[in-house]
Amino acid sequence: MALVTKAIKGTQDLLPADSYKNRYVEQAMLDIAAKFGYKEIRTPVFEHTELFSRSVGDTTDVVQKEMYTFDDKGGRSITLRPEGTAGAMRAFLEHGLFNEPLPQKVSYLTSCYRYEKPQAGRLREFHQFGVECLGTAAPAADAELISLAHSIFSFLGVDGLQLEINSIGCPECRKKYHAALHEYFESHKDALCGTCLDRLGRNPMRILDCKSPECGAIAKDAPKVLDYICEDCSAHFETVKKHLDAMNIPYVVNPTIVRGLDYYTRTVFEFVSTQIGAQGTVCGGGRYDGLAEELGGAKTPSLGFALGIERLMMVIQAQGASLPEEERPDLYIASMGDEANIVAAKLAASLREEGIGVQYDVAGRSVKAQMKFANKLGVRNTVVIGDSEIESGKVILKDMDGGENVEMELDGFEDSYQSYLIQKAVSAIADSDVDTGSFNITDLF
RNA sequence: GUGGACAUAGCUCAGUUGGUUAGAGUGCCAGGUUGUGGCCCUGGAGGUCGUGGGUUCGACUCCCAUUGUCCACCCCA
Repeated sequence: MALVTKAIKGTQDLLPADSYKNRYVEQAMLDIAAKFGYKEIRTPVFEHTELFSRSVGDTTDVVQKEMYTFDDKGGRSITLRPEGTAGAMRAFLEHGLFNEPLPQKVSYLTSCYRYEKPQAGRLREFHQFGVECLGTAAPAADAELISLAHSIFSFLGVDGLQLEINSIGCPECRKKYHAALHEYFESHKDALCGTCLDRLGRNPMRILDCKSPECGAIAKDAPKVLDYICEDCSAHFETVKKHLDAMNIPYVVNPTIVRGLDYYTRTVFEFVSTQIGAQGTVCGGGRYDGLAEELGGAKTPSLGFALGIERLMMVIQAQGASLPEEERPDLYIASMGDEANIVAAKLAASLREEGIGVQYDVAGRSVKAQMKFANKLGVRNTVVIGDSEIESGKVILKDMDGGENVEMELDGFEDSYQSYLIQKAVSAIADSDVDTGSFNITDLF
């Protein structure tokens, strides 16, 4: 078929066969974050361009070449959000949430847009789950934030992610470090690759994780950030690590991790996978103590992380981590004949009001075709209604998984069917091996 | 933005040194006697061979361009 258009480059459709998985994962993340005190915030997909150029940083790749920016009909420069932190911070400042008890903890699930060349784990429209903890400078908050991400991964059964942490210091210590780095690499200028020569001017820290062996060799002896951060930053980092140790969260200190967004200060971290290709960072974040002021607000030390939904789903897929099965419809009502068709519709309507998932024939097919269809839907039970059932007032409830069939009165079928479901559920619980020894209280909720 | 690989039914793929009506499996729809799923059998629908040029008597096959996909660089979630 020659379609008029297809989905835009770098965008994806999430089809019915898969959407329930995302829904489950997303709901789990919001729920876990809620237990840490995070409440959902929703901000617009687009913002004034200035918000991002100020917060993410004018010189970053994201702002310089990856933003979807356009003028609206009123002549305003608008940008589709490339990340979630800026909007959350803007809303926090604009609505005076700093007058609420601090820290304010917010979570969000959003689509983000970056004009990049698509590859594995990199899309032009992608989705992030993010949290921001606004208004605390204490290192305990850094560790708690990291532990939230850790909890999410372990709840979802994702393992094999490596947590890498680093401190890039405050603006003062970073300035000193940049100067030292610059001086060091300047003296090895001749041996650096082309991209690193470019990086030398813009962001010398980037040279540290260059893939070329020559640059890597030079970088090995380069000054280390952790030797340059001030006493306060260093003490902060030490406390963060102590908290992580106490919570049994494994990590490695990776002095080369650098966030590419300007607003980061002090603690930065990534959860990295080696199973999903070159774009292995599933979750990245850190502290951004200067962002509020950069946007014209009062000093509000804060921190947060963003987690790439598509990348997380890739890891789950790669590991074969088990997610719950999709919920099956309860009942399919097959019918034949004008009168029975109407009875089926009526019955479905009242069962649905009771919260039961019911489907019936809306395609005018034969009973056999309806049964086949019901089978493909994966329904638990079917019932066939025709002239003889209407005449006799009795129907046979068929268990599609091979269980016993049950005869029921057509009159009052709704009630009989409900008690049938309850009975089944009760005996299923009775038959199951519930290990009361390792009973988990959270199973109750 | 740079580089590499690829592009044939909804999906996964065949298609022989360019040769006449382009195939399979799977999925979809319908049948296999009167009203009942899964297995099996039969039939049907579905492709301007990504698009546009070129070479040739003739192109799915060769050449060029273009678009898209995948992968990597870069960057990031």
